Amino acid sequence: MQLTMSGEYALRAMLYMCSEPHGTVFKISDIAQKNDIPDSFLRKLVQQLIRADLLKSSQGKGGGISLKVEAENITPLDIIEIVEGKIGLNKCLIQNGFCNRDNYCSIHIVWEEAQTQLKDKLRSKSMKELALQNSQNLHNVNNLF
Amino acid sequence: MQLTMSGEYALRAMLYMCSEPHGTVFKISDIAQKNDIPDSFLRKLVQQLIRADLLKSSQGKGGGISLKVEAENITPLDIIEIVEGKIGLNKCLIQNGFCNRDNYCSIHIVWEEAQTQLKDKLRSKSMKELALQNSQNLHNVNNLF
DNA sequence: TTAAACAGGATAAAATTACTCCTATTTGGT
DNA sequence: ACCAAATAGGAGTAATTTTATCCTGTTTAA
Repeated sequence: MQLTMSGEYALRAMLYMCSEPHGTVFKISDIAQKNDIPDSFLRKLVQQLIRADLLKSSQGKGGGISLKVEAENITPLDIIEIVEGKIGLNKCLIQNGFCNRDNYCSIHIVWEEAQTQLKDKLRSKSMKELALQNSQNLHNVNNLF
Repeated sequence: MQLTMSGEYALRAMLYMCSEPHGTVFKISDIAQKNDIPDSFLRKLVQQLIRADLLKSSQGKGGGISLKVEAENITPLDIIEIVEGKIGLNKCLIQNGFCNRDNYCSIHIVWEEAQTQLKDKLRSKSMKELALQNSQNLHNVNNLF
């Protein structure tokens, strides 16, 4: 019942990219280094984010990756579901027929509500908002010393 | 980001026990059979529930297991956390120092809120309530035919 | 032509999950 | 005393998932 490293890394990378103006081009190795993400692992995650049309890339010298969608229109939920698959708190919520109790199971409903609530929370703020808040927090922390 | 079979099985078993009057003694093999749970696996889960003082057991012929705590005072969250460990949606919420961004990370807060909300939902109904609702649902389903 | 960048497939190591098995130990009944 | 029925608990194992790494392309600017 926990975010995997894929989700963690993807969020870090995307938050980093969403902190810069739209259109900025990043090198994967740079993002990896600045966010403590294994380089080759991040490449795989980036591939998924590109296939999902959240990022775009250009190859060759001077190439790199950049946001395809505006940061205002990306949520943590989007990112997580791309690299980890759709959120499903309980198997019976995604695998139809997993459990023959679906019809009457009172716990099923609890999971359904919990999941709706979780997904709502994870899309309640855009990556842009989160990136802005992040730099503001960072600014405050630095000014303490 | 999903309940494991341990959690699933433990919930099934407990819901089954909470449907009967307090004090009822059950055989593990019976619970396993009636709820599609591998017998030897359930034994391990029961051991954990006993150590956590949710169940008690008596050995020997005529022995078995029974609720130690009243079903009104047990929540799904209790059960899940016993067999799966404390819920931690993100590593940084349980492993202090996992990520050096804690101070300022805006996503950390999202996870914190999401987790609080999830835990609240998972303890919003007692196993007694859920068991009652279950038998009522079952009754309705049967009466359709 | 070369060096810098991403693309993608295969594979491997580590961790976790989902079990099983075997040997106690306890207890009621004969 | 003995047996059968029940849980106790440790060890081990198979399957799956996670967390990567590596290697061989392909693209492109200079």
